[in-house]
Parts: sequence; C-alpha cells; structure tokens
Amino acid sequence: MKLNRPRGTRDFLPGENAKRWYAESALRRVAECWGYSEIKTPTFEHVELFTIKSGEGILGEIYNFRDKGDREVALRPELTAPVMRLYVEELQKAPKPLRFYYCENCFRYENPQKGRFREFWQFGVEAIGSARPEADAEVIALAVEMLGSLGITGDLHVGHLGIIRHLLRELGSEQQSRILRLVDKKDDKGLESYLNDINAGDSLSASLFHLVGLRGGTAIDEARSIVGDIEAIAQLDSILKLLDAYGVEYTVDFGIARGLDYYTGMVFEIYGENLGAQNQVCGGGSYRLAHLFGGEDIPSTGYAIGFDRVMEILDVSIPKRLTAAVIYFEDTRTEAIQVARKLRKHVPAYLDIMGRKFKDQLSFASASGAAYAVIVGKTELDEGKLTLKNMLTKEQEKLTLEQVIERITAASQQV
RNA sequence: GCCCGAGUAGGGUAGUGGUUAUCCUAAAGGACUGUGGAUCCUUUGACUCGGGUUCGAAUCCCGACUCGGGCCCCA
Repeated sequence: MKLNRPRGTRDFLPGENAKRWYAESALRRVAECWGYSEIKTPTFEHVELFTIKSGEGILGEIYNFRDKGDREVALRPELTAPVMRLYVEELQKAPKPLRFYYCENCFRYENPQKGRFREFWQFGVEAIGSARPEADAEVIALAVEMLGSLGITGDLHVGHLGIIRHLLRELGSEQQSRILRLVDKKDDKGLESYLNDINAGDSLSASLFHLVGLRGGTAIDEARSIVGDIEAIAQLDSILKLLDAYGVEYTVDFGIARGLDYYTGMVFEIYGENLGAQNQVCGGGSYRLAHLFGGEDIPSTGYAIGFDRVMEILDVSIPKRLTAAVIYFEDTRTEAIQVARKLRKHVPAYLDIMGRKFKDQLSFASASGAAYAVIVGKTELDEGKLTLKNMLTKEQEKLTLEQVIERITAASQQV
C-alpha cells in the first residue's frame, strides 16, 4: 500500500522551499528593522485557548484531540490567541509596548482550495500595550512594507469597528456580532432580514447600510454625518493622517468587519491579485484579548500575512549557490575527503557516495548542476595540486587548493 | 458539509469494451581503463481504491479517496 500526504498538506521540494526561505527572510528582515522580535509558541495548545473567544462552534474547523494525560489539546489554528496567552503568562509586567512577530504553521480542518490548505503558514505581527493611533498606523505601515519587500502591492482597505459599534450600541452584544458577521460576508439580503427580525427600526437600518457601503476619500465625512463627531472617527482620522506620513496608500472602507468578535477598533485587510476566491493576503486590527485569558485588559494591534497566498503571487527566481563536486578515484579517496573538508569552509562541496567511476562522477556533477568539478587524482597530488574544471566553459587547469578556493569564492561573489 | 472537473510508471502522455497497456522523459547499470550533457543497449517502474454491468473493463455505471476550482466557513 502506498502512503501519501494527508489531505490539505504539502511537501516542499528544494526549489519551492528556497523560494519560501527567501520570502520568509525578507519579511523577517523588515520586521526586525522595525524593532519587532521573533517569538515562538507551541504547535499545540489547550483547546480552550481557541474556544474561549469563538465558542465551541469552531471545533469543527480545528484539529483537536485528547492526549495520553486526558488533556483536550488542539493544533493552533492561528497565532493571535497563543501570543496573547504567552503575554499573559510571562510578560504582563514587561515594559510596553511589546513588539513581536512570528512565522509559523497553523492547522484548520477545512476543504482545501486555491490558497487554502489544512496546514498553512502565517507571518504575523502583534504590538501589545498601546491603543493609540500611532500603534495602529505603525502596524498597517509595517504590513504594507513587508509585502512591498516582496514586490507585492496589495489593495489596502482600512476601517474602524468603533463606528459601527457606536451605531449599534443599543443592541446586545450577541446581535452586534451577528450583524458584524453579516457585514463581513457582504450579505446584504441576510442583513436586511436580520434587522427586520430584531425590529431594528428603519432609521438604524438605513444608517447601517449607508455606513457599511462607504468607501474612499469622502467616507470619513459621510460617516461623521451619520453618527456624529464620535471618538472612533477622530481616532480613524488620526490613523489615516499618520498613514499619509508613512506614505501608505489606502482606501477607507466601513464594510470591513472581520469575522472576529474580539476586534474593537481599527481593522484592515490587504487584497492581492490572481488569487481566486481567497484573495486576502493580510488582515488585522486592534483587539483586546488578554482579559479573556486571565490577564489584565490591555490593548493590542496586529495582523497576519497569509504566507502561502503571498507565495502564490510571488515571482522570484532564487539563484543557486555555486557548488563544487569533488571527484576522486579509488586510490585518492582519503585525500579527496580532506580536500572536501577544506573546501566546505568556503563553498558547498560534495563527494561521490555511489561508488561511481570517474566518468560517471563527472556526469552526475553535470546533471546535478555543479558549477565546478575539483578533480583529486594521483597525477595532481604528485604535484601537490588539484584540477579545477569549470563545468560551464569546460576549461580546466591545475591549481593548488588555495588557488581553487580563491577562484570559486571569487566566482560565487559575482552571482 | 455542498457543487463542478480530473485521476494511466518519479514527471509528461497514448489508449472510448477484446493479445503481453503506447510513447517521451527520468532513474540505476553497461558499451567507455582519468574528462560530463551525445548515441546505443539492459533494467526499474503505472491503469487511485472498492463494488457493479459484461464472456471480457484502464475504458461503461455507482461509491470512496486524492487533486484542481467554486460554495459554506474563514477565529
């Protein structure tokens, strides 16, 4: 019986993996430059960490199981909750703000399709401790710059849940989240009938539909005309001014609700192109979670980049490192090993492990894309030298080991 | 959970009811003793799985699984 990988998982071969490594490094570099530090959390957590804020309903989308100690645990479906758990557990008294980033695999039991897998990677950022517009703007600007470092210019939409929540303040929190969910889905019909069901009133319905349809340059002023001069609008206004200072282009969009209950203020999403139905490459906002995990209430802002979706639209070719094939004979094996050991301090080098004859070693070097063959033979050794062969030009000459290293390192710096 | 499409050696494919399943490529070995990509030869390797129809199924039917795309969902 032939085994294959579980549904919704992927193998990454060297070519693809190199690309992912490149992209991750680029994102990591930007995050570090902005003063964010990497953290890691466990691959699995107690299942309550994920059900506490979202209810038992999410269990259908989670990989959860009972361990041998009869603990109910789950593979993490996302990283915001684990990071906040880490914060509550270890860092509540640390100087604020805390700036963290992570790049980890997450697991969701969902039907795979384009840009959606059961094991997927999120590159995320959380800024903990500030509710100020400066924090929100910084986080958005960082998201844009991260994607920009990969040559991706997405379509950034920014909204603020404080405004819609203000409009709905008379309603219970149950009803509020139901409405936010419908707004997030852009399900106008469902929203209309739900508003009818709860007797929301014509004026509220009209205001709501007007608000969530607002986009672009005049949206803020129009929102102000609907809900008045409230704090949330002033906050969003400040965020936008800061974004202008960051040189970030955005579209104001009051239709963004995010499917999550815990977002409280600013929310944003970035959409990519050519991604089919799953076109959101980044999403986030400001939220309050710490109190749910037994900590003191603290404001945070963060986002997650859908790393796999970024990889779908990323167009780079990774240059291969120059590699040297050390070619030897039956009677020069030990010398060849010494040569390889020295070469490896400077360039990638490998030896034959298939017991191949000279000619077939060369042939493999060629097939595997080695840039150089370093031939360790009796005739060379007698002169204290090696033969360096350039596999592309087919030129070769006898050189000392030091000269060989010099040649190859010089060449690899040109790549 | 639902809908549509697709599954033939490692990769790419031909085969629409009838001998031993086609071809390309790949891999391993050889022709070739210290100079690679060519050529030739040998070898390896497949009908996704399970039922059904039939004298006979890779082929037709049903189901499952996997893949691709979409819906639902997306904390």
